[in-house]
Amino acid sequence: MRLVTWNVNSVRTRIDRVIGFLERSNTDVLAIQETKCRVDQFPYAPFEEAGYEVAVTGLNQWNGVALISRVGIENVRTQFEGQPAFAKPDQEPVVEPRAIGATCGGIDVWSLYVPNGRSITDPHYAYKLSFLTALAEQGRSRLADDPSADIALVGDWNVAPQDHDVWDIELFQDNLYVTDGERRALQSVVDAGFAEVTREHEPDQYTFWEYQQLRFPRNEGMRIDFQHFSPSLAGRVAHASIDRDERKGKGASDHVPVIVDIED
DNA sequence: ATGACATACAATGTATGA
Repeated sequence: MRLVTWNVNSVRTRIDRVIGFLERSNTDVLAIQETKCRVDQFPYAPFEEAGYEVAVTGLNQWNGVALISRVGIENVRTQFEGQPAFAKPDQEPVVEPRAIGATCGGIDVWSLYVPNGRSITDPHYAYKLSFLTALAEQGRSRLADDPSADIALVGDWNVAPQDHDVWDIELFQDNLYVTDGERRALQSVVDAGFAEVTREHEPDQYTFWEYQQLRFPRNEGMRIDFQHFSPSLAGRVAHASIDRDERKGKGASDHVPVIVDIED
C-alpha cells in the first residue's frame, strides 16, 4: 500500500495538481493538510471520479485536513482524544480542524497539521507543544492497549528535528522549528513508540520551500513533513521517497508529497 | 530553467503561514 502525506495549501486552488498527482503516483491513501475550506466547500467530486473515498474536517478558511482513500475509509474521527483547543482572546476555546483519522486498508491513518507556533513568545507556541505532547500521550495509550496496532501519524509537523533539516542552521538558531522545546515535543511522539520512517530512505531531502526569495531554485528548504508509524507498521515499510518535482512550476504548493510504501 | 510570496475572505485591505 502506498501512503502519502502532503500539505496542499488549499485543496480548491490546487485540485488539478492533487488529482494529477493521484493519477500518476499509484497512491492508495493520501493524507492532506491545509485544505483551507469548510466541509461543504470541499471538492469531493474530482476525488470520487478518480475512484477515491473522502473524509474531511474544516471549519473555515484556516487549517483543515482530509483523508483520500481507495482502500476503504471507516471509523472516521475528526479529532484525537485529548486534542487541545485554542482560545483566542475573549473567545471560547476551539478544537481546530488539525487532525482526522480513519481506518484505511487495515491501518489507522491520521492526517495531522501541527500548529505553526508563530513565534516562541506567542500563545500559539505553547499550543504547538501541547498539541504534540497530547498526541504522544494518546499514541502511548493506544499502544499500551494494543501493542500490535497498525497506526500511521502523518502530516505537517512544523518542526525540523535535525540541524540539517533547515538550509542554514545559523540563520535558524533559537528560531521557530528548531527550538529544544519543539524538538522535545516531537521526540515525545517517537518515544511513545512511533518511529519516523521516511528519513532512512530519503536522508537528505527537504519537504518545504518558502515561496519567497527563490528558496526552491536555491534549494533553501526545510524538512518538516514526516510519517511516524507504530512498531508493527514500521516493520512493514518497504521504501519511502519525497516527490521534489511537485514543487516545480506554476501553482505548486510550498510543500511536496512524502511517500511511503507499505508491504501487505 | 526548478525562478523572484500565496491563500481566503472581504474589500480595495487583513489574517495567516513557514
